[in-house]
Amino acid sequence: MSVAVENFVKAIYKNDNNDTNNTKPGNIAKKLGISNAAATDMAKKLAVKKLLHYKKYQPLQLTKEGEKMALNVVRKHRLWEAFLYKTFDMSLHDIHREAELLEHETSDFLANKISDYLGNPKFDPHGDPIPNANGEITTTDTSMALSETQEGKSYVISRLMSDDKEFFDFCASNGIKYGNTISVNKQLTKNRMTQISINNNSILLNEDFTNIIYVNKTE
Amino acid sequence: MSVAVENFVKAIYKNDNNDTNNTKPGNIAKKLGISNAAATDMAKKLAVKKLLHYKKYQPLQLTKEGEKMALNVVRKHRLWEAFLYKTFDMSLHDIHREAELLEHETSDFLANKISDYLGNPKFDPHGDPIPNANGEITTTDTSMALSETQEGKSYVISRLMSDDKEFFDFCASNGIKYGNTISVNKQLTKNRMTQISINNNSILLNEDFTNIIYVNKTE
DNA sequence: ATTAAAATTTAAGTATACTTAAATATTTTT
DNA sequence: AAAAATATTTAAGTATACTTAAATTTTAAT
Repeated sequence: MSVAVENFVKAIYKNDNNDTNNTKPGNIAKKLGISNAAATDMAKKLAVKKLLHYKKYQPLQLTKEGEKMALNVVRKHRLWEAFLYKTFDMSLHDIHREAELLEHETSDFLANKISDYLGNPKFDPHGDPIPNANGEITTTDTSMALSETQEGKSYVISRLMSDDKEFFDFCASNGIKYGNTISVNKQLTKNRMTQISINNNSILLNEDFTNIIYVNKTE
Repeated sequence: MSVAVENFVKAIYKNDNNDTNNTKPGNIAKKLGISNAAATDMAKKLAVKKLLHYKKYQPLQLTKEGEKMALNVVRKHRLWEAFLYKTFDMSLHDIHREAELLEHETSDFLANKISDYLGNPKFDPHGDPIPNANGEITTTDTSMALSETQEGKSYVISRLMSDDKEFFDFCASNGIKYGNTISVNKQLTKNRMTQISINNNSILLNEDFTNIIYVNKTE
């Protein structure tokens, strides 16, 4: 299947995970940087190919087959990220940018080689789960957004849900990294901001960031 | 530039190296598995883009810019081959097949990372030279085809010029590998065959193989 | 030097993946 | 509940990269 098709089903899969009813043609078009008309067009074509269910004016829903394709692309993306991060010590943003291209030109054979080489990891360097060769995500996610955490408690960063270079640059220069521990000092509910401590530095984060930084309670 | 364009200039570059006057649209079409008409079509378009010189019924000739593009793709191809061979211990045919896809989706940035990681190698696992980041091939080739060698002498295998799975499988199961030493026992000139010894085994090769196995004299 | 064979080119047409503009339906606001 | 705003769909059109079929040119054979 083509790059355009792979990106289309991937976009639906990801938008669906974030927020249901977020998979209308317009949402997907925005994500992919194409016109709404192009998204509707593609949706109709993929419905014929049984990759998704299409009903006028309704959100797009992947079929089993469509989801399988999306998970296969996501698997390759996250394996590449993990591999490039480990092997070449590239930044979170750089690995994302390269994986975005490589994911479409990677055979299942090579994906499995990469996975074996890495010891079949369950998470990529952003903390996103890596589907296995059958497209299954077996790990249960107990993490919460930083915006949902309690004052005075400590948490371990488990996921950085973003594609954005500025965000990753900010994270890199502030020690916000998968596996690191942070303390929540204040939840400024009214202003939707959170004050945290990390590496003895105090940082104030607004909701743009506290909604995409996921953490787990410390044991 | 698109995958089709990259493959087109690469095909001209490679055919030109093998045999001049081997770059007519028909030759390129055959190599790429497209119709002659499609090749002519593409040639005209790329002439407008100043990637090659096109004159009706004449061989296609890359411009400086076209050659630069070809060398950049070749560089990425051979770097991937070297990298996959080393990292995942894949066969000569497998690395070629994967590199054929990855070469088009690899940034210059990543190519340089791979090159550095490998210690900026000058040859890939087939013995093909790897152009540097400026598209230069600095190594001088003193090798000759196995068909040109002298009876009774020993040689070191320096290059396996093929894309063919059957050939690589044959090589793998007979110890014919970049860097290995072979002795030439007999040149059966009349039948265009060569009898060699490798690892204490005697093998008879016909010209299909002796023309694509390149060797260097032993010091 | 003709003729036959082969290759190249031209012409017309197709599929994919888009675009913009207009029409239609849905959602939100008042 | 009607009007306004927004989103979706339809329609028409474009660029890329092909295809087959026919016309033309070149190359090879006699």
